[in-house]
Amino acid sequence: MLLEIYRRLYERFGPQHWWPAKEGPFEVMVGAILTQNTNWANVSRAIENLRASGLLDFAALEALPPADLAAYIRPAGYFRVKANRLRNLLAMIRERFGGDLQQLFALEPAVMREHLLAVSGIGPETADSIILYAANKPIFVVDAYTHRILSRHGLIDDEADYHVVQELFHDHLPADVQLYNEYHALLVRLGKECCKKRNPRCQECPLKGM
DNA sequence: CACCAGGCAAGTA
DNA sequence: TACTTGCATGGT
Repeated sequence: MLLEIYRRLYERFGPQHWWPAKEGPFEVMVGAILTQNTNWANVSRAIENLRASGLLDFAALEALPPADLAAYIRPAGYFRVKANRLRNLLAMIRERFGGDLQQLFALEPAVMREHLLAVSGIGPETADSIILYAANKPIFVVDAYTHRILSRHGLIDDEADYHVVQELFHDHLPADVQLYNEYHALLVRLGKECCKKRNPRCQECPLKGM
């Protein structure tokens, strides 16, 4: 079932090229926090601000005063909150891994997840986004779109929590990074394009009849 | 004008 | 434990 859904989404929308990571995993990790409850166009502006000043780099970002960081990421919204969250993450990586991102990314996904969740400002979705899109480990990312699409099509209960939904994917799909990457991106695409909040019955839904 | 966007933590009872 | 509220910009 889940593979069939993927097949239909891919056929309809094609590859989504999520997080090509111009600047590498560090940029992806930053983006994962900036995109919390925010559209990507705004996040993209914030990231370009950082890039333009050569701040997409662990040491450079760490050395930046919090108020300055907030100013750079302003377009992403919640900028004071997110500046703190980014700093919390950098502090964890500094304290636990000597500031070496690769040490964090080399851990088993479950262990990496615990370290990330211990950071104030990183919840399940942000942690999993970092693990999948920055560290390239097969963890499925569940977001608001995933939840809405699956519940609307009767595959999960409306109140199903994050872990239950994630297990559904882990149990019924091969643990493949590229598959998880593309699948999550396709679900977001479907949610924007068709399975919207105010559009309970999309006529041209690629999942029609499932 | 209202509503939405690739959440999360802190406050309240 | 179970709700509610704050955080904020920019597009539709």
